[in-house]
Amino acid sequence: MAGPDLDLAHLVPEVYERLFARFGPQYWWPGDTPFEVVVGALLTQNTAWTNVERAIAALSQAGALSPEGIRELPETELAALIRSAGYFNQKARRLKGLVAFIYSAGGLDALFSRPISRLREDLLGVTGVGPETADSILLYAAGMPSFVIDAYTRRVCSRLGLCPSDVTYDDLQALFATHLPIDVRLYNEYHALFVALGKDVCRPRSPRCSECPLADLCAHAHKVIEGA
DNA sequence: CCCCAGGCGTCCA
DNA sequence: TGGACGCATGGG
Repeated sequence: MAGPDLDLAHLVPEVYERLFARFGPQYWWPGDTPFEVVVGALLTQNTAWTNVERAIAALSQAGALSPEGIRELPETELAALIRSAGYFNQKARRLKGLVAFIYSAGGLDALFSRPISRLREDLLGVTGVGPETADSILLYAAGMPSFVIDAYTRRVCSRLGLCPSDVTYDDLQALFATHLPIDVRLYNEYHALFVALGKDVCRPRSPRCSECPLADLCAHAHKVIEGA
């Protein structure tokens, strides 16, 4: 159990301040259109972003970076265009399904006019859209305050002692929802800063802890955990 | 050669 | 409810 010194209500904003001081604003996920962000959210599942960029460029080049473009493209051709993003057969099918869902909702604007909790449930009903993809769409495409949890967030938070390494998505998300003000810009930057830290110093195999702005918090957490 | 990357659905106990 | 597995390319 967390010791009295591991004050989450204090630590959650503190971590943000430190990461922001170190890495600055990230201005993350500046897709040209909300639809492009939606496509990117699906394509980036378990995939390096550089590979997703190639796929999006190929779609754009083919004039298919729009709901009607995706809809009119045969699935095998779509798969070929997004080949670089990996799992291309699966993602082509799921992208088709997601676009069909957008059409059935009357377009992205109509879809995004739904209340956030309803919209999240509706997105989760689409095959291939799990919690992270749904929250990425909500936050980065629809501009709604839904905190995104990803592998970087889990790794950093578990090393900090904020959560167990096998924490569920909903539990970790609840930690941020509970200890932060509801603010789209803050959620946007915070998630991006976790990624920046995870790519830079908080690496899977060889973390460079001496360069980590959270090193003292991390060391303290490990001491508390060991003493428990 | 290895591991890793902004997951998700399915299957099975 | 939760753990194993398939999906697949590109970079370090």
